[in-house]
Amino acid sequence: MPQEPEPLDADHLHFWSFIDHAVDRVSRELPGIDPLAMRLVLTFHRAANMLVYDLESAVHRPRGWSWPGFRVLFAIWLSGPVEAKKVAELSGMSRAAVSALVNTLERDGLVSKERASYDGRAVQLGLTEAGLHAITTAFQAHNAREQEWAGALSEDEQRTLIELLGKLTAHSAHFDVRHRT
Amino acid sequence: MPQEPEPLDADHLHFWSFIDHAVDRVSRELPGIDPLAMRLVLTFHRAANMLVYDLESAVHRPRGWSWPGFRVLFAIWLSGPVEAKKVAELSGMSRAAVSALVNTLERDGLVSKERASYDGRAVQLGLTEAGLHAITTAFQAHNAREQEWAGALSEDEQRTLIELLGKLTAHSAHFDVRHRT
DNA sequence: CCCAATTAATCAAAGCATTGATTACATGCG
DNA sequence: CGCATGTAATCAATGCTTTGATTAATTGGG
Repeated sequence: MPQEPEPLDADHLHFWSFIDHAVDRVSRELPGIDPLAMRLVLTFHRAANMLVYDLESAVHRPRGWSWPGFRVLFAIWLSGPVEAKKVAELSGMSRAAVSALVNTLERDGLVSKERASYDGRAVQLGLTEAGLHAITTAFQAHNAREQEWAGALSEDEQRTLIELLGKLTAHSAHFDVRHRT
Repeated sequence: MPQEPEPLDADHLHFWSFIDHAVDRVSRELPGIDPLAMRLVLTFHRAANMLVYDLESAVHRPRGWSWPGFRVLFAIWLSGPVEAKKVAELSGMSRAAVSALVNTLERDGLVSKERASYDGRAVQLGLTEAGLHAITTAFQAHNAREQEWAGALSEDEQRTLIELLGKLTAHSAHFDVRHRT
């Protein structure tokens, strides 16, 4: 049988102790596991999930938008008028995702879309008046929430964290990391 | 008009310089912005996106599964037989998400589901033989990829990063962070 | 004992994401 | 010039996730 029933044991587990339990047990049971790398990714992923959920539900959904939509507006704001392809590159999304998001943003009157004069395939994206107002207003609320999160760390710790995350992303170029096309 | 057209300017922007450009310009244009908090969240979110995309496309999709499915299997493996509610808590997902994922995992023969004898509402989840094999095999591939990522940092740096991320999530309890129910 | 309130799970509708195919346009070699 | 190749955007199918409503079972106060 695949498992011994031990429901009472599971009751002692909770959100905060799960990572400890997982690292202990897996590194005892499976060969070739690096417990530190395991703990790093579990901790990282959990923190990222919490941050994304919080910003999404505390800042963006109450305004009737989404963080992905905000990211597209943000990229256009800082680089527009701009081609959809570049928005995808800057925001780290796929072209199809940008295309879908721009449809809803255009429907809501925040983004203007027109074919490029110099290339019949390309689409030029820009903000409308409403879009400009939306992104500047939303950004300030977004950053206020970012400041709450950053308040967990001293300035030095924040710089250290940024530096370590930068090393992580820079290193990924060395082992043919998969990336969106 | 909302924007000055400056398409040539945008051409100089790319994935790696976008954060610098964004922080510079936004902190000059908007009042009350904390540039360090902004840079921290942008860097964090970008790194998390790259990690998630890479593990998903390099490890899980080639096996015909997803990282969310893997997370559910992982939680059941370490705590099962277990109620769906606890799986949601341990994996940081909503109950509805667990319910949907368990349906596909059960359809694929990896998870067994039965009503709890002691509570007619609850569902007990366990791994099948195939599920146990799937999670142990997939976990080793997953951890091998985690080791690639962690290889960007020394052991001390990895511990520092884990500690800083831990501070971030621990602090979030102090400002009524939104969390899944 | 009974009914109101709570709780576990699921369903329904909507949004965002993926990959792979398709359409339309641009480019350049022969 | 003309056609093969490449590129930008979109579409189609599928999957994960959310919120809010619904169903079913348990619990507890009067």
